[in-house]
Amino acid sequence: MKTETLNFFDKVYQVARLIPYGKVTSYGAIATYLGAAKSARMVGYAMNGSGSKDVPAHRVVNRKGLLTGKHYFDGTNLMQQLLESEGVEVVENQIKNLERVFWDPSKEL
DNA sequence: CTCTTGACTGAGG
DNA sequence: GCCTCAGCCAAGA
Repeated sequence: MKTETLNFFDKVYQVARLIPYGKVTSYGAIATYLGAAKSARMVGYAMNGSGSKDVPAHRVVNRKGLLTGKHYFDGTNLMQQLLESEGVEVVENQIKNLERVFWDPSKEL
């Protein structure tokens, strides 16, 4: 038994775990790597279940480097704290030097 | 089955 | 550079 949609979610978790320390990526980058560039929203949607997974969702942001999902962690600055703890500069929920810490799975893998 | 919402992105003004 | 609109796919009511 196999569900393609479920497989997509699973792939998202796999890629998210592959994100190196001190690096971040975008939903679209993951979606594109999975061959579903138009399903970037699904990546974020999949992250909804990341709470029960070992997925470093704090390393996944939108293409602007904005921590859109910080509200889903605890509603405070936990997500930002985690990123800063890895050496990523974050100000006002937005990542600084995004180009420097950006990690593209379709290029790195 | 239909409608709404959503951790997105690209294009246009 | 910022704001708005449309497209995209999946899940919940």
